[in-house]
Amino acid sequence: MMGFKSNVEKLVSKIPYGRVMTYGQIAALCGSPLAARVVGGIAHYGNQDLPWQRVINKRGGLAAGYPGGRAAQRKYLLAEGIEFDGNVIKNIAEYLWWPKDEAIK
DNA sequence: CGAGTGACCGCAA
DNA sequence: ATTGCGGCCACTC
Repeated sequence: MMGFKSNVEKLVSKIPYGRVMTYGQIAALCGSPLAARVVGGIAHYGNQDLPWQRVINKRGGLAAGYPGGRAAQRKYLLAEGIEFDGNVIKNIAEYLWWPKDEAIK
């Protein structure tokens, strides 16, 4: 069964160390550009073993409902070498990851 | 099974 | 700059 959820989880599992992706970007790659919100839902209800700390919102901000709060998520990303300006990633374009076509399938 | 909700995004006042 | 609302899919109650 390959639903939207399966696509999202597969994609998130492939985000490399030290890189990030946005909810909207993930949704678009999975075939529903308007379903960024759904990605958040999957993050909440789905497989918790995935690197959800590398999934952020488009402004470079952190996820509101991350377990332990924004501070916890920021700590993980800092540990991966990502720099912050408060709760916002400094230069998002520098860390944003775009998967190759093979990774999407 | 129907209705409500959500770790978002983009546009309109 | 801030507020409100529609849109998508999966999950809960």
